[in-house]
Amino acid sequence: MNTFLEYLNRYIQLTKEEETKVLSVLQQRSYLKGQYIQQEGDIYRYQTYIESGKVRTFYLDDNGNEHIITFGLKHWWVGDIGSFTSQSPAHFNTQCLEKTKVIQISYEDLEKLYNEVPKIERFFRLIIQKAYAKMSKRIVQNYSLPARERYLLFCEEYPEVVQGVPQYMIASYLGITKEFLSHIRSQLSKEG
Amino acid sequence: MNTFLEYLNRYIQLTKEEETKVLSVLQQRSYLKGQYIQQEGDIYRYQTYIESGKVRTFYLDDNGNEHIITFGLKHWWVGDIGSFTSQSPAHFNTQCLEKTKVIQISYEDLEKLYNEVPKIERFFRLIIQKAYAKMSKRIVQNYSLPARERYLLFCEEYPEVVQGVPQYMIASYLGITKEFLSHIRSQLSKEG
DNA sequence: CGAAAATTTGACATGACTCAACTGGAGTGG
DNA sequence: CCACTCCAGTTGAGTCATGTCAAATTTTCG
Repeated sequence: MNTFLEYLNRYIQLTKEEETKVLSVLQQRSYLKGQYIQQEGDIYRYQTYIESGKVRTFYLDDNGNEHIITFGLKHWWVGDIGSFTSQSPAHFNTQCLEKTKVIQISYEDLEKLYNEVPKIERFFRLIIQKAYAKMSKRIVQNYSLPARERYLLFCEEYPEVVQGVPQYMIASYLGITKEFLSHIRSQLSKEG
Repeated sequence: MNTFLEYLNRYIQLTKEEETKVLSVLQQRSYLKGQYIQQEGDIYRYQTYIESGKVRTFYLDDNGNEHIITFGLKHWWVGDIGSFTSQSPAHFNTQCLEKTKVIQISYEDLEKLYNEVPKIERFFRLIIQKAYAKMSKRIVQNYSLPARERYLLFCEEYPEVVQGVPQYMIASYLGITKEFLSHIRSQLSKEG
């Protein structure tokens, strides 16, 4: 929990009193590989922060194909923001890719916290701004680069993911099929 | 300006005093068709709200091709959030597609306002959450649907844009070439 | 009207997908 | 320790979606 406060402190300065209030609403929880933090159709009741581990957020299209929206690593917040904000059923699934420890704040607690500690409002504004900027960048990359380049960029940017998760998931994140990613990789290795 | 306060009121409730503070930092400005609100390389010094008109935010890749990140309509906030937040040079351009009236708040004023009127922090948190959810949805659609379906969805969702802006921009937004969009459209019209 | 910009059209090229067969571990159980 | 299955990854052939290029046509607007 203390590391969580340190993390908060990178964005906002809390008084002791405020820290206590924040701590009082945090819930710690652990998941095993394969377990779901939230599933499609659920209402996302928690904002979820990853203390350790690795998750993916994906969605299933009408043909049953998985599309990975994002991976979640240490220090990231994950979930379906749309569902959480409006407290309506989620379209996305969030699943652990390995043993994962999270910290959660429930919707009700967070609303209360926003009122009692307005700096928390600032904190989440900053976090979402960052996430938004990252997602814009991803859209840009997907539109302006062919699959091969997107894969290379991904390898640079997320080496922990590349070596920690099955390739078909990386393909899904990149928006291509697993077979095509395999072709790309074999071509890359031929080139040395 | 009053319509702006009404708009704010949809998200937060301000006292008269707070309203006055907010009003004191708003700057109104008008642009003609084709003018740039911000350009690549600039530091985005303002959060920009569209009172009326239509804009596009786009970026140029290494080959000089335009990629439209998003269109901006009435009531939208536009710009390069990454640049604004970190006050670093922007990668994106924001250009008016017709006569456009905006309301702007400078970076410095906004920082001050966040402190004086913490509800504004809440307001922007809510706005960005919405924008983030919208962008996630777009990523999902781009990955799971072929160009033709994306175009049909776009027509449903943004009819004002479809009839108000050149087609090559819509193609760019959809991530396809203008020629291919033209093919899609001619095929659609053949089908009735 | 005339010029520039936007759109259409068509031939051809290619990136990416589908499908099916194959390879190669990593269990699991006898 | 082998036989078996299961899952991820590979490979290749054929196909489809989309891109490229160049020319023709239409629209826009001064």
